[in-house]
Amino acid sequence: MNIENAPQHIGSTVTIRGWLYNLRESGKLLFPQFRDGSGVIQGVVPKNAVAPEVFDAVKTLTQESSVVVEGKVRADKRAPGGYELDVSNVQIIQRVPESDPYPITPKEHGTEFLMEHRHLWLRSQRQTSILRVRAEIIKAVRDFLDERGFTLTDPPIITPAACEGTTTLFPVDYFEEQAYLTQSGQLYIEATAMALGKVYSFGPTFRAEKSKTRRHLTEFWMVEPEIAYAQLDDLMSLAEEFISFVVQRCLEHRRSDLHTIGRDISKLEKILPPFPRLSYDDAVKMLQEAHAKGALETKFEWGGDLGSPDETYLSAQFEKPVMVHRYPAKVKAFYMEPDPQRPELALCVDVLAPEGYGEIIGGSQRTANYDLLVKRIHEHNLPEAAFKWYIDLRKYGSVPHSGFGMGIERAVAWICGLEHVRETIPFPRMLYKLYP
RNA sequence: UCCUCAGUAGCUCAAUGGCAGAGCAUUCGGCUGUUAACCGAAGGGUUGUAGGUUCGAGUCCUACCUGAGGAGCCA
Repeated sequence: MNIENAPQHIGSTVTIRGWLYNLRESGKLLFPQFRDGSGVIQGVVPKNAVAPEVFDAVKTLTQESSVVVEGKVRADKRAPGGYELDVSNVQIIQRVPESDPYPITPKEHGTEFLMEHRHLWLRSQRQTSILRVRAEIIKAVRDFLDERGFTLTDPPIITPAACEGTTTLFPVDYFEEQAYLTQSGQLYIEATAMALGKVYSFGPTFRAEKSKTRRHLTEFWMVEPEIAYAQLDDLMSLAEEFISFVVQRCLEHRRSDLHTIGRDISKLEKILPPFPRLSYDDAVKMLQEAHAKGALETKFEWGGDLGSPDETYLSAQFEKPVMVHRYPAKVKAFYMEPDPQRPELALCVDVLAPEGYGEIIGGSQRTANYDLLVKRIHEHNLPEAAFKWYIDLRKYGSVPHSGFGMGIERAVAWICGLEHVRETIPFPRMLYKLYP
């Protein structure tokens, strides 16, 4: 039996294969708590109701010792979780010695200690709940796109050149050639979108940025849909439906895990289309008014990219994710299509998650015109030769097309209500953090 | 790369420049409904490293190391 299915086994004798989570005792009555990866259940061991060797085995059991337990399931209001196991037999698979006890006790620990023991920290209830929500988010992302006719096309992870030129890359020695770990699959899925129409990539990306904040990992997972013939408005509609679907799926399937994590579920229930759309111009006005009121330290001037405090302020003004669109072209990447009404603006959108979580999606309509794309590559001082194949896409049946990228870890952090992205992935890779 | 803060028992933290302490964990004892159980006892320390000031430094000063938060950049 899996512990999560205990309600279906009331009255029957079951076997649980797991670990000792905690042990409380009250004289000749023991309350071991067992976990098996699906949940935690409290056992009851009265001295006069079991064989003496079973009682002694449980009494001297140490935290995280692996055990196979037999017992009868019973509903009991006094038990945490509402169900109890009347233990009849215990088989100890491996006993953790007292001389070297399990380091993570049920009391508080600091982040440094927990990060050093990440391989063990993962066993805690909060961490297992987060990982289940992460898995649900990934499944929801893929279900949403698969059900709408998108084809998963995997871009390469080892790439010859920068996709965006601005961020730092991890170098790889590729036989005699210099190569890099991918920082985005976007350019490649533009090619597969021209082949298949609606495509997406899902995989790890790598950025050697020296960012030391609660929002950054050097290795993170990204989902990137790319759609031929889609324009910016189509992309924004897709983004709001996509995010809403993922959030509602988590509420449907992982509500108890969100509860364990301590998430305010009422805030997630409001995440339904439509999302507010805010032009860059209007965002600048809001930020300048905030500065005048003293809510922001620095006065934002039109033309710059939004800083982290600016994004935090804007996103905190809305209960739903806010879609900020049409930034000045010169602060954005070379491949973005200019707004035909105002060529100084790019047809792009950033989706800022509420509650101050900041950017979770960045996307744009891509430049479809051959001459303009070549001009932009030169303006950004990028090597034209490296982008020859990419420019080719504008020679053979070029069409308007758009796509966005969503960082999985930032989405998990927001949906779970976490302080830091380091808890959203089993083994986070951060600046100067490579172990375990 | 820059700014701010922190580093004391296995863990979480106290200690006015003047005897290095508590809770949890561990060990031993007690308790038949515990809820991070509780009660009693024991063991456990090169105060991050190196220098300096001082009669005296965990505490003040300098440098370095490690960690945390933030900026820039980004998802």
